[in-house]
Amino acid sequence: MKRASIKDIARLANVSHSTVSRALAGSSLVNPETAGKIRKIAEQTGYRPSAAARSLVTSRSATIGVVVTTIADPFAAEVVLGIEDAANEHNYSVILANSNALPEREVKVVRSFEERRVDGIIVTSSRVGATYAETLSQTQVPIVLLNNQHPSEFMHSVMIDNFEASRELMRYLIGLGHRRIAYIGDRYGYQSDTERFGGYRAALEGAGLGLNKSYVMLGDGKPEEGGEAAAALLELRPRPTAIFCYNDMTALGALKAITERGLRVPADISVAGFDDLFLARYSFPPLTTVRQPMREMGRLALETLVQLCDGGESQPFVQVAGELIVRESTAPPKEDS
Amino acid sequence: MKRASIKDIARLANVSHSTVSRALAGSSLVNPETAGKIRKIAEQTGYRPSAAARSLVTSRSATIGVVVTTIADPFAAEVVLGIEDAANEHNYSVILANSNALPEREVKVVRSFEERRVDGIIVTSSRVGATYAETLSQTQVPIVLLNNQHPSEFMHSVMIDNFEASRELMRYLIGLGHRRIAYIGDRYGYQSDTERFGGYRAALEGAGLGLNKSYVMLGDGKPEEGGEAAAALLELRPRPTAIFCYNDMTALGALKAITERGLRVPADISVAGFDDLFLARYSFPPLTTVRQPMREMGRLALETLVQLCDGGESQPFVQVAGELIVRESTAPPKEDS
DNA sequence: ACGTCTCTTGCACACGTGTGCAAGAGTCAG
DNA sequence: CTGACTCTTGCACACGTGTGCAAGAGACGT
Repeated sequence: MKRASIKDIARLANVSHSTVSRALAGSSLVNPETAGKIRKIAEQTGYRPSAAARSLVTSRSATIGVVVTTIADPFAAEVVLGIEDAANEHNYSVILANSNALPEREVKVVRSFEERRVDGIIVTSSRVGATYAETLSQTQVPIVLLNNQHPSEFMHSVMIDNFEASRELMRYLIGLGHRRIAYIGDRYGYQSDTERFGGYRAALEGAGLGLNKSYVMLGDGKPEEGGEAAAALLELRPRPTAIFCYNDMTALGALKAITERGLRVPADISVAGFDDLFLARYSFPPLTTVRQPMREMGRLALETLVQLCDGGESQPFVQVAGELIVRESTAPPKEDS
Repeated sequence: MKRASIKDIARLANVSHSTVSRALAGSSLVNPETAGKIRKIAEQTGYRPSAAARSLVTSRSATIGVVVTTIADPFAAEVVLGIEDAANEHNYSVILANSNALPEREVKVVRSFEERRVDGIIVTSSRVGATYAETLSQTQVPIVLLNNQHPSEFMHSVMIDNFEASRELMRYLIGLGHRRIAYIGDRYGYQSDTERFGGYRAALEGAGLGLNKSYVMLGDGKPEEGGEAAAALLELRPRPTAIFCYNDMTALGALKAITERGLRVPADISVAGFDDLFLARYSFPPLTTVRQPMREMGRLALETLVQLCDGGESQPFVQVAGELIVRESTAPPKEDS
């Protein structure tokens, strides 16, 4: 059996379909009594308005597209949760797409979003390469970037204050007495990495410590290479007394590599991360890190987007603050070092 | 500037809109030469067909709805990744919704899916309460449940063979020499928990060991309560020599609680989980667990769904096998115990 | 009685796409 | 030359909803 349409209800109520449309929309143009009758019939029939038909005439879909590199990344998942929660409150639906960092996949995603006439797009933690950015900009819907590289003038963005958060974490480490602090960054040159490295460097200089280039390593943001980088750092003499990792995943690998080599964290060497993923509380030892308010950032991105969709202007560059979370992976350096 | 429609292209090509429609659909009814011209114009205009208009007439949306309790759950995230990947191959889009286990949210989600005329629905790891199940069943689209409680006759489902996987893990522990094995389950009575407990019990009996009820604890599937349950188990005399946790999250909490109390895993006590979440490799020590092929299960659920959408019949009950993953959280029990 | 104003309703069109049917042009056999 | 057939195209309608406009009904003041 087919779904009931507005016409079926009209027939049952002995009115025209226009009246039904108005009644269900709560228009004041329709007699309260007939409106009540119509609503009752709609209820009984289990009527559901067709979003497609509606969007065809209103040219709004009440839908937003969200593209992430992969939803299996805990950071992306938390952000998407925040987005979807907020979208739900505004009666928007979210279409989720994984780009897997594949260019061909990215263009397919944008194409799909265009066909679906999404009202807006949120791009999370993508590198947004040159061609991708161009493709995106050609679509006429508002776009909000979240923690992306290269925020450009035509797109809005929500970001954490990487520089300041990074510097705060570094100050904490330096305050503990550390003088030889290593940094494991990201070789793909994300803007977030660049900024965090900037904070690292600024803090060192602020404390009168020079930048030792051999203490700077690059990984890929995942545990595996984080571990390899940490292992390499352990071979250096003098050995760094603390390692600041670009993100928690990298730190996770570092912790594992260090522990496997028989050293203890933080007794022999301190480790800090960035993100405060859920698992940071359950690593061994629990990880000192910088908390990014991921859900709130997702929510913020969506709020910005709906504001844009409603034709309103919005702050083009929203920045949120990180929060230093001290756990047990950091401590003052050993006496003898 | 508005998006180009099929009519705009028709005007530019001096043909009717029907011809354009056919040409772009690759129909053999249209002259190859004109088809080429039309396609070229469509390309230049950056034409994108309106999914809404199309779905209005074809009454198919090429869209599926996926509802999870929360995408922040790593299990759900992996499953959704598998679903979306497969959906992409079939040119379906996925609408993601978090129910947060709130009944009012669930009915809102289903309502939204109905309005969007999704072609099918996948429900992941939900309890699917009685009223929810009823609501779902009334919607006329095919539904596939993934690791859900109470798979019922009118819905298809994809599940892991919990019983067999659980028994295999238990046999492994027993084979190591363990005789006092505790179980931390889930107090909400998920079917998966019931089945895993069934495997636990069957393995004990198969080895001639009785079920010691004081060794069976209940948590909520999250680390916090897993830790509390483990702490309570440590107080028992004789103390269990191994703990089998309902899922990895619970095991994570158990590991933490045990380590904090100065005991070592696996030297003093063994711990095993279930799921093989990403973080199981990076816990301390790395966790012995049962791997669920989460992405494949997601993919399988989607394949089943599209088969159903295409009117074909499909196996109503798909079951996949788990795989025992032995890491470093399990070892033979201490000599003196 | 008449004009005006308010309240309520229906008509008709628009949105963008797909498709059955007919019709025109061209081809070919008889 | 005629009829049948193929190839290609356009007409017209359908899908389900929203909305400007007109029109009818009733109330009210003059």
